[in-house]
Amino acid sequence: MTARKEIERKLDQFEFTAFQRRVLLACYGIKEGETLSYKELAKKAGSPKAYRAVGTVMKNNPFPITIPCHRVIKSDGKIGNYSGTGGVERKKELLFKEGALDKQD
DNA sequence: TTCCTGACGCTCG
DNA sequence: GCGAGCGCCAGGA
Repeated sequence: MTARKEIERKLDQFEFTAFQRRVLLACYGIKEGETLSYKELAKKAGSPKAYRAVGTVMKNNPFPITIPCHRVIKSDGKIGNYSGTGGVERKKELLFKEGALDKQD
């Protein structure tokens, strides 16, 4: 039983659409210390042009840490937003700890 | 069923 | 190089 299976099972407990699950699973696939843009994530989810909808999905992310939504940043390199605990500051902190961010601020 | 909104991206001035 | 505006898809009211 892979960890991914566990996530899929948990997501199955929520009334998520296929698109939402694809986005969350794609996000879950982001390695530690690695970042992905919303556009890239949308592409991985199978809808390259749905980057706008990706943000909506991330906001409804039920597992902010298990599913590393903080590793998703804007294509211009900026942090973007974060609805999880601590907001963008927490997001930057997590990225910094994982080595995905060179420096704070 | 339709309209509005959103953790964004790209193009134009 | 920077800022503003328009466009993209999906979900919620």
